[in-house]
Amino acid sequence: MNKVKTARIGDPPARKQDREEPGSPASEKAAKPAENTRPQILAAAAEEFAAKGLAGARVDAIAKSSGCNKAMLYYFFKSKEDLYVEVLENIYADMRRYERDLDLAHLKPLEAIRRLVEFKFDYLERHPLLIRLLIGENLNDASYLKRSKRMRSMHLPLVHTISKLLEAGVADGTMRPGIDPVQLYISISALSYFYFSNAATLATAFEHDLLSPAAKTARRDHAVDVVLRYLLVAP
Amino acid sequence: MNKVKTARIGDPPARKQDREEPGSPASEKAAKPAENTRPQILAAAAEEFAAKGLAGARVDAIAKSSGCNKAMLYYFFKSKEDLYVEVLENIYADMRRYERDLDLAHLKPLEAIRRLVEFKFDYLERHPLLIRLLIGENLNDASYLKRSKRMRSMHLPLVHTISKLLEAGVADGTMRPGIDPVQLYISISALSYFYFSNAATLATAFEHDLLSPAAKTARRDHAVDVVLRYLLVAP
Amino acid sequence: MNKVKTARIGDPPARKQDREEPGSPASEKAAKPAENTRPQILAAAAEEFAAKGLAGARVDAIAKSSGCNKAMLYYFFKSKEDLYVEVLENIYADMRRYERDLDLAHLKPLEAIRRLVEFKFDYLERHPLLIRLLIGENLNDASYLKRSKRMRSMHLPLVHTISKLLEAGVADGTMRPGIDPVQLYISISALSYFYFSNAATLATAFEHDLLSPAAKTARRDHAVDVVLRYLLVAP
Amino acid sequence: MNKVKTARIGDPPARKQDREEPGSPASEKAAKPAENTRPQILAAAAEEFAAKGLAGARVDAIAKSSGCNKAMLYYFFKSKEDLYVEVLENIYADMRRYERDLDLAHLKPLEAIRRLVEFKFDYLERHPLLIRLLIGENLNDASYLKRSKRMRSMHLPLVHTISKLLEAGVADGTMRPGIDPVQLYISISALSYFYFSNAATLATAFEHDLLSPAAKTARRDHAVDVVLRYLLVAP
DNA sequence: TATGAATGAGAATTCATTCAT
DNA sequence: TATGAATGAATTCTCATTCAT
Repeated sequence: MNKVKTARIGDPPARKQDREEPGSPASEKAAKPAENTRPQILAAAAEEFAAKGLAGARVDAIAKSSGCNKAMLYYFFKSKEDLYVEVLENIYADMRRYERDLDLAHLKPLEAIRRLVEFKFDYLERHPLLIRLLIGENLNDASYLKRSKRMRSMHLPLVHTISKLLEAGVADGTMRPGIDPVQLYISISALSYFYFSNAATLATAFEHDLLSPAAKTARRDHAVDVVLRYLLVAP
Repeated sequence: MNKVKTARIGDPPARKQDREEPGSPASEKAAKPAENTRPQILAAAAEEFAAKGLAGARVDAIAKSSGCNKAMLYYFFKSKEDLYVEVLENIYADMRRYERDLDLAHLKPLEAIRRLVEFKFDYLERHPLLIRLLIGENLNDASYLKRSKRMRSMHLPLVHTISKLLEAGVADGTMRPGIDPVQLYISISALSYFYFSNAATLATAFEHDLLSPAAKTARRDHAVDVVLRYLLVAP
Repeated sequence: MNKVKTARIGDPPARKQDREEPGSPASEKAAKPAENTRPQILAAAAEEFAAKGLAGARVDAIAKSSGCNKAMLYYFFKSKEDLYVEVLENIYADMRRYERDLDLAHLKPLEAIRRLVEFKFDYLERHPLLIRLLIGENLNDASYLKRSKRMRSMHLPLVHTISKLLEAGVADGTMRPGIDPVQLYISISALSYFYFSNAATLATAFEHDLLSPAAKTARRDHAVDVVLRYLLVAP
Repeated sequence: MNKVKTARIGDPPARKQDREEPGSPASEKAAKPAENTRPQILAAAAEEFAAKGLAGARVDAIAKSSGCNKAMLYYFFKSKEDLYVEVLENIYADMRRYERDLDLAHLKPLEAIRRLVEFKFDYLERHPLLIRLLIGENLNDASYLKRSKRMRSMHLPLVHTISKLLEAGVADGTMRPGIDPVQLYISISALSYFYFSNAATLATAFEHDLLSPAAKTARRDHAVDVVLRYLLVAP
């Protein structure tokens, strides 16, 4: 069961620019900055909501770290909750888009699943904000996610892909039949997500640093291993 | 790979009694009112902190639902945070005690691991407060857990047990060698924990109810399956 | 030892204006409401802290009497204590400035000291808030005064002036040598300060009103008399 | 003007005994301790009120430092204020008794006044609680002192003594005529009291320690000097 | 758009006092 | 007398939101 070093994917979160570039082309007395304010607020809000959750986040803190003032925040967003929902939607939509665009069709089934596990791990590793927002949203019983229209049926395309891969794997004799694609998808997520989401509490139990590069590599390999062995035809 | 219906373990959290039971055997003059107040506050606090997290929890709500005065809360506990830590410690210590008392030594290695996975699933299923407190505490970067002296080296005994089981399994020819017990422990936890911790967000993706008895049974079986197949000698 | 009626100095503390003067020259739209709020809070706080001390003062009372919202108080000042310190600093700095600006150099030494005693008495008489804040701060062991950077070496310039006057008095033969300027400064303060600071308890002992104009004049003359006689060449 | 080393007077404040002397005669299950509780509370209360003033004092703190519980405090005293008044009355009455018992009649007038100044200084030095209670009470506008029946006309006997001494001094040619005994009494108090009451704020201005033995001796001598020079026949 | 100031409804915590035993 | 528990009314401070300019 040899490991393939897959290119790690995931777009880095856009970061707020430093304001006040004296010689910038944004001349004529702040003609442009308006265009940046909204994204800056969103970026700052993502950090704050990820760090503290909805209840723990402070509008003041978001305003300050976004480099603008609170009133602007209410100019662009109706309320703290609305801002939260937009942050959530954006980061969630990114993940959806990413999952939808995964091109696994040209790979052999087993290899495709391996890639999927690796991609999942890598994506979560690269998007700590996503993890923390999901932690927070689960504490909220997903009430804001449920409320949003933009994010219906997120995982389904991927589950469909998995179904097809399982069928193909059975067909080419590399995988056992009878595997539930939803359970598999949940397990693939679980094996990576839990590692990052509960890194803090796990760290209190296991002394060694779970987030060192070596530890992460080991975990990634393990996750792949667990999933692939689950699929192989029985011994 | 047949399923064994294991007795589900885990003591339900003691719940606050309604006060003022007129015909109670506690005879005249309410025999020691003080003895109950502290536990009642703890129970109410566990519910509130589990429901809302530390930041979202309201001291007022805890006082009211514990049936006592807000000031009592500060009489027994120094602050909201201290109360939170004590709740966390208690529920965490319960889990530790439970894990420590798991008696797997008399079982065959493979059977022992199966039991362990089942126990883990069952315990989490029976202790939704624990799950939610852990969700919240991971949002807090486990800062309160870290601060507590009472909960050093929680999981380690279990990891040690797993090590022994892996060795025994290799010895009796049922398991493959080279498995990392810490990774295994994390995966066992992940496969069950994630299912409950992220039930809310998963539910937005998959229509069918994840928490129906049938769904839970299916998940439990799946988790056992994933783990045991990971251990078996290679195909 | 004839008495000179010195002009009484000391600027009365600026008092909060009543808000909403309909026909004010501040024309349409209340020309910069913000500019007044902070000073108004400081003025109200000075009254409250002077009346009750730090511990006895009520933030609510300050907010109400300043005519603004309680939250404004925390908008401009970090805490009740910080507000207290700023009040203290302002009133203390006023006194320092006043002492520094006393121009005694052009007077003959004995006359200069007389003026100094009179000025001291008059200043304390005109600044009951100062007295009460000092009473309170001494009850606090001056802990807030010590904490403030703004008020290092307050009295020292005046002590230096006194030294010079004593030297000049010895030189022109009107004063005896060997007088400690610090002791003298403390005594000058004591003779006036105590009269005002302990007026309340003294009044329980001596029936007649200590704060009537006649009583104050008598006390002022007495203080001058005590100090000057202390300086004169021995009988 | 030579200094006489007068014996320093003033009874040390009675201090709370350590509780729980195992082999104490207070056998038969706490038969005696009752006798001590009340004074212990008073002693603890004196410390607390002196340290923090009425508003800043905490009933909890008094109970704890008195070694008993809050309910006892309310058993012996009706309220925090009543306890405060009793503390005040006791310490005030001590001073009154002390002043009344000063035997100056057998001394020559000038010597008697010197003794009086020294006694005053020494008494205040030895009774820091008295000073602090007076500071606090002046912050309260002496409202509790006024309310108390026990402490009418406290200073008057001493003023009467001073009058007699002034008359005698004029008669024997050592003192000038025309001195107001009330002003003199206030000045004698002021010169010592202010030094102790404002030691904290003065210390922020003058670096050197005002409460070192040397500094206190110097101040005491100075106070005597100021008063006596005021009385002597003019140069 | 942008901003500093303003606001009212809460939220945590404190505190003098009383109760039950 | 003595005590631990209980209480309600403050009290300080916070926070999301809005206003005026």
